[in-house]
Amino acid sequence: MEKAYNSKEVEGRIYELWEGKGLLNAEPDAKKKPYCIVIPPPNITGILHMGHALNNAIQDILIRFKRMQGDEALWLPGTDHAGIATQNVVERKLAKDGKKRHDLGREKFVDEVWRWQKEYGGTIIKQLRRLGSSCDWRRERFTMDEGLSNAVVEVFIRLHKKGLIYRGNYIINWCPRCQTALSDEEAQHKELNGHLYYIKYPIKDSKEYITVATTRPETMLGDTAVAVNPKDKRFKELIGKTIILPVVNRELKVITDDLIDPKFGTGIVKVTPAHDPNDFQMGQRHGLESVNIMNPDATLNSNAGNYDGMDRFEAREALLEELKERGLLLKVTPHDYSVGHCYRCHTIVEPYLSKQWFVKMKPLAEPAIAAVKKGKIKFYPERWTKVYLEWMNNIRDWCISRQIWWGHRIPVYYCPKCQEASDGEKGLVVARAKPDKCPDCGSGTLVQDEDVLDTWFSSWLWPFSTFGWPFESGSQDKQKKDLEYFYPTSCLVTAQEIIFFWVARMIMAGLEFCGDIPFKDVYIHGTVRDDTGTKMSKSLGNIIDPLEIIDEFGADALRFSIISITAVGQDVYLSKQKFEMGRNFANKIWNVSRFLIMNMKEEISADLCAFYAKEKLTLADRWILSSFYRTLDAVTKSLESYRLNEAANLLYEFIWHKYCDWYVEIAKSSIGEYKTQFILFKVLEKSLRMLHPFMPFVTEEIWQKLKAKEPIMVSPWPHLQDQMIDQASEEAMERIIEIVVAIRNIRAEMNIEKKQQVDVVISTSRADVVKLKDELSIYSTRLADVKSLTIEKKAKRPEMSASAILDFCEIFIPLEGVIDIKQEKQRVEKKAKEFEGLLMALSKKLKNKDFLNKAPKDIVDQEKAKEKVLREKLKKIQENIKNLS
RNA sequence: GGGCGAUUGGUUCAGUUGGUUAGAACGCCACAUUCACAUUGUGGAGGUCAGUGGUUCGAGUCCACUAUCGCCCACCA
Repeated sequence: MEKAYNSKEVEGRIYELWEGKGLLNAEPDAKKKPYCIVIPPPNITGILHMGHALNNAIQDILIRFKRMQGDEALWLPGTDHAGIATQNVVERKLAKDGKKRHDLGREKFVDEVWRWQKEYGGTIIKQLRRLGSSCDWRRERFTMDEGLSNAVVEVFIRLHKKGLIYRGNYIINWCPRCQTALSDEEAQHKELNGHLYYIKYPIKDSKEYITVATTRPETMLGDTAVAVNPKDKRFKELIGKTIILPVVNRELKVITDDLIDPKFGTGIVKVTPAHDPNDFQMGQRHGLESVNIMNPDATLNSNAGNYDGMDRFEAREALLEELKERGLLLKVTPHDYSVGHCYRCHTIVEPYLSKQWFVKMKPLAEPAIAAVKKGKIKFYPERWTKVYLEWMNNIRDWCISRQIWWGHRIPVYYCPKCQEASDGEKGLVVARAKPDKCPDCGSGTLVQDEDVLDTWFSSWLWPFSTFGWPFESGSQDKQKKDLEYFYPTSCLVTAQEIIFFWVARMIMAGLEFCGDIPFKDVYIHGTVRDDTGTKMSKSLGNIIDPLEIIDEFGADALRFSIISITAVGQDVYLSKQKFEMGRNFANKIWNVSRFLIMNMKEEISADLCAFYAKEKLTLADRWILSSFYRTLDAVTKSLESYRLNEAANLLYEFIWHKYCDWYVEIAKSSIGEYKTQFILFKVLEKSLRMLHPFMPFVTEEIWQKLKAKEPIMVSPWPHLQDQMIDQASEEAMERIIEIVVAIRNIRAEMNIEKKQQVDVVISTSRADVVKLKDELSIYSTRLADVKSLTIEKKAKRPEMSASAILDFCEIFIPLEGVIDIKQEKQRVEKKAKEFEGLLMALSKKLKNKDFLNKAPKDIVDQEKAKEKVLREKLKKIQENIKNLS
């Protein structure tokens, strides 16, 4: 074995071993409990970043843990076609050759995207393997696969039949760069430092004018009314008058609407039904005309008169200039407002009137709200429940049509003639395939809707579409059985950013189409940030590349480090340096295993429980076993409640600071004996199993060297053995550790060289401590370079000795001639001061009558006992000081 | 405008239902290398738990307010 753990040499080989043996695969097994996680499908455009690393490390830990616990654990992988994002990437690629997608035409462009998908779409999936992800790769799915596309169509048809899908003209969020509609969730609001422009609108047949305030002055070109609050007395006179829209000279009515806040701006609002959602609603209520002044690329159109062809922001400046010249711009004040930005390209989106497809969400939301309220689905951390419910209670209809080419084509066919004749009412067929004829006019040539569906319209079906849903009734399909076995899935692990996009919608879809929740638990983890707290993103260049970290520190180090520093649901602040911890830990385990392998004389196969019952074990043996089982219990509980960082830290503490630091050091004095090797081996072997979900590679590699049987990956999670939890041994061992540390402390502070062994005298009043003499003698020789050890009740203090006072004993190291009296006196006096301070606080507490009367008796007793011990310690320490002078 | 999270030694963070002398990792200081591991070992220094007020016998922990930072939602023309 190499002296240091070499992750590079190990990881690829071990992953092949798992995959080669088919250990990653899961199949329904009636004898086992199902456990299933469907991966949040990464975008095919994605490359692995730390967010993925965290997300997948969590999933893999849960899957491996459950697999070892004996569940049939399926982790189902796949990717998302990411409509807009992928189309953008391929368009950018084309642009390098000076081409646009329209140059290729729809069919060729989509072919091009498929080619891109085949070449690069699997990148992230390959990278997931490097993390050690134990997915069942046979089941890998892609949202544009035939089966999943079929599910999309099925769902569209079902919802349409139910009246939950409709088409209509509404204000939607329009990205002028991507040239498509977006859902409300896809428009990300950001605060901008803008201005409020006060513009004068003349009153017809009068010298007077009114003033409106707006943040987007260019939209005035589409104004078709002005509005005031009906209760606003200031403008009573105004009602019924006609206003002249400057620049375009359109006549505007004055309407009244409750929506208007009299306190904002001037209390008079310009109404632009085609470019503002509120104004659109007012337009509907008051039968106003909608004047669209914009082209899809956000340049103004012919309705904008002289501004035709100008970009929206240029037009804003130019129009303001014109207004200023005409003396109609009254004033400009700074005004912060929030504006939607495209979540894919960050362009400012435009509220835009267009004909789109929508899903009516309220009826779908109701059961999904109930499922969470009833506790059928639980969020971890719990606080997300409120966020979810808040959104669901205020849910709005979902705009699902996208004016792009890459995605699931909307399964709707039109008869152009009938459509035109009926204003869109007739000549529309929702169908799996193109019908031969128009059902309304009976003539041929139907055309399919040009649009595709929102990417999330396939994502929300992911927990069951990946299993081949829908099935024909009575189907005996294997996939149907898989779905029945694994659905509802067990846990969804994801980031907070997509609770609305994805989690909420999956719950609605699961209940609607499968009649059951899609998952029982939702574990929401934090966002990965750099060490200054900025979200990691490629454009900011503050990325820590997980693959680089794997190359440098190893996948286990990456996993363990990121998990142990990630408190449940909190954001993670990462720096490269933090991965050293995981690497060092892997190396520690590697070396302690190497030590054992080097010393083991024979193979160990006997059962620990039998051995425990039969053999006479040392105190250290009983202690390490007891500690192990306590740790096992705590780690199991932590994992079951998603406190992964806690589990990781428990393992670190046990393996490094109990097993390696103490047990192995003690065991060295009897390393030749079978009994010692047996316990060393058993504890290590079980610890490796417990650690395996966190550090799969190093534990598997050691396991293969330790015992040649089945891989650790499919070995059972250790069973708790209550009979080995041994409180007395743990306490006794703690006493010994305290004594050893105290001796080491004296040695270090008195600068006693390691070579120089010392005699130790321990005085105690406790019989149980005296009984530890044999163990103490053996252990302290190795652990604290003690030559001889005396331990007695009321042992006599040797002359000229350094001392330490513990709760239960006094320790003396006679150092006649070696000891620097002054130094020792200083050292002890410092201690005395510390004790005095503590004692003062305690005494005060115990003099407090309220405390004595009101606090529970056991607490009072505890404090009294503490005070007594402290008082004795102080007395002894003062005696020691006196003795030194 | 509403909501959520954070504020604990130099740094990054734990601290589950209020009761131990508030823990860890990294960093720092000192010492140690024929010992499985210098990706190591041993010892040590370092904190009025953001502030104010309250509840309580007792508050890092519960409540209120304040401050700073961050995030999410919202029809702020």
